[in-house]
Amino acid sequence: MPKIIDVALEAGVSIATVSRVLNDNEKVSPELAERVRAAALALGYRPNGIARSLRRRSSDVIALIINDVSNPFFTAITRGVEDVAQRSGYSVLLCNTDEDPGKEATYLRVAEQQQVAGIILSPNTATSDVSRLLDAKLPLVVIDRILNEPVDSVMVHSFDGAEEATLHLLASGWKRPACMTGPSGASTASERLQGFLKAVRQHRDLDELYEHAPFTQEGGVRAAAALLGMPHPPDALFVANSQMALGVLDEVRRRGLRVGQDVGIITFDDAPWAPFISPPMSVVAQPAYEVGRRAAELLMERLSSENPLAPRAVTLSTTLIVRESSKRLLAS
Amino acid sequence: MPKIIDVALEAGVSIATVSRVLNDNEKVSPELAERVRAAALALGYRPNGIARSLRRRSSDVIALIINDVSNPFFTAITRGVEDVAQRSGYSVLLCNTDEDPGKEATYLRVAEQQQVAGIILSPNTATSDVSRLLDAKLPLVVIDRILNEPVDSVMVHSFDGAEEATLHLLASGWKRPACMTGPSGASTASERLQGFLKAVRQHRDLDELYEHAPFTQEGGVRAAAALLGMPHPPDALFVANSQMALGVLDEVRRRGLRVGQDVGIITFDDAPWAPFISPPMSVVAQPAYEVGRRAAELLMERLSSENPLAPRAVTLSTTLIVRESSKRLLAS
DNA sequence: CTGAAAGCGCTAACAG
DNA sequence: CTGTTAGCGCTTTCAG
Repeated sequence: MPKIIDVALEAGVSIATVSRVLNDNEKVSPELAERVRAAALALGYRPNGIARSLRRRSSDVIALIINDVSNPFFTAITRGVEDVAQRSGYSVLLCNTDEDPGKEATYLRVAEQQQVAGIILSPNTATSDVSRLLDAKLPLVVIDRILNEPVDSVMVHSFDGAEEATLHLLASGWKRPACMTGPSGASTASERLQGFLKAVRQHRDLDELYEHAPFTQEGGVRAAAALLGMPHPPDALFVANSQMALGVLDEVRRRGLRVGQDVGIITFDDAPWAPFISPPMSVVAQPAYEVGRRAAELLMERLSSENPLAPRAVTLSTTLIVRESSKRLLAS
Repeated sequence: MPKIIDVALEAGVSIATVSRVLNDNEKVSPELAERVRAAALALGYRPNGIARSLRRRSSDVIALIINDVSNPFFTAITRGVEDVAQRSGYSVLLCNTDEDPGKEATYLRVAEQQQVAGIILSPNTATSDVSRLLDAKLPLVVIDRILNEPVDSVMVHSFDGAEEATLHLLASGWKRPACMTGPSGASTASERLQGFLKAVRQHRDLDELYEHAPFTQEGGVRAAAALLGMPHPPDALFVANSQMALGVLDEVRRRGLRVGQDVGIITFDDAPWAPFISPPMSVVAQPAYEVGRRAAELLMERLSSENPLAPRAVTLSTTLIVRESSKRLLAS
């Protein structure tokens, strides 16, 4: 691999000049610049990003740390982040924590050590440790889940979406709704539960039925099994994410229940498959792409601003999309 | 941020000793080691990975470059890669090219410049340019799609899977199958088409119906519209990936066609939603997790071996999973 | 406008 | 076993 000195020799200039034309920030005479460019091309020179980062103490790479790559919600966020990052000349490195605090810590460390320019993080829990990043003044924006630190954030109104969904279930004629939500450490899980409970409490004589489980398909079957196996089971389910919903469908089918007749279902997140299952799934859609886009924009602003900005918080709204699974068909 | 010299001062030793205990490769007296560890802890010292990489000329990070994060096939691969990489102490940086050759080139460059230890790449086309990586002797393993270079690879028998699926369609009583496949530059797309054609040619008087389109939901609707809009349309569809299948479902529904009666469908990739749509989707399952696992294993071997290894190629088999969408119900 | 030189923080010979 | 020292490849003062 040719290094900067090789280019300098080839072009008959100093390495400082090569560096200048390659970063085109300072004034270099056109002819010298041309010679340098020709030399670089001829040698197939590529700047060593590591050396550059070491010297500059930062790179043009940002890290996006998410909880689950296989969740369409997060992949949509990823697209949003990538689109704006790319436009600003940044590459995004995606890190998947798999809801594992250990992996989260590892990736946070890797990101710090690799001197990324900034981080967009979907924290495992509100107490995930980002103190080192804060100490290092590393630009950070938190998404999806609340973090107990004063940092930029872009969230979604989970509480309102959950309340709306539950009210919709009740308005559709279901009499005994239950909530299946994620692990209690995740703010999204608890907000969705609280929104559900608020709706339930607006009606008299309703039991407060709910179950916590991992935000996965497997978590969905477990929670559904627990709820549907009760002596007096619910007749409608508000599910906190689309992966769990797939598990619920599995369990519901295993028990021979018919969605729309024996049980009503509505879930958070408008997955690509939602319109195609039987019956089509009613959902609370989150503006996932937008979450990613806004987060990346906040980060870019922070990266290009000299003075420290005060933390900003943006919260987006959900959209209720009623399809069939939440409607109540009277059995014939 | 404290640096190695700070730790050395605090512990009253030289920076070399600090480096040694932190990398615990050489012999250091237990008491000194203990003093160093204590000092590092007290100062909250974190090694600067960039400086280390610059010096070592390599890092403990590998890059996984895939075509589409929102495709469950690739996310399953990702899990496989992560599991084995983590076990060997490597972090994996995921890069999403979105089927865009420009993004692919960018990420290849970033990976090279960031001095990743190795790369697992799902190339856009067989002619993606990896010459720089080869020149730099950067360990590379290619997955999913063929690349015209002698490198490690782990592939899936797309051809056989496609033939088997098509034969199944024919055996189920469908009379006029068509193939919807990806862009012709992708080897998976052409292999699946060829497998389909081989099956078709085993029967007399069958037209060779097929359509190329992007490997996306949108691509699926376009190809389905083209095929189903023909004067003499096909009565069965072999779809080359699960994202396209969602688009097909959309278009089929729009035309008021009933899957299983008016049209039979089978698709590559066993997406999580496949069992839950209506009717349940028959698929050719790919061992995606395994692809990732094997690829990472090949890479790890190459990373830990001094001498250059000859390129190895592993090819895994698909599994036909017959559900309902491919069965032919005679209209009542 | 251009070059010389000083490091960025760390590892790896090489001595002792 | 431990310390000294020379860079890894690049950017950035500081002179000229």
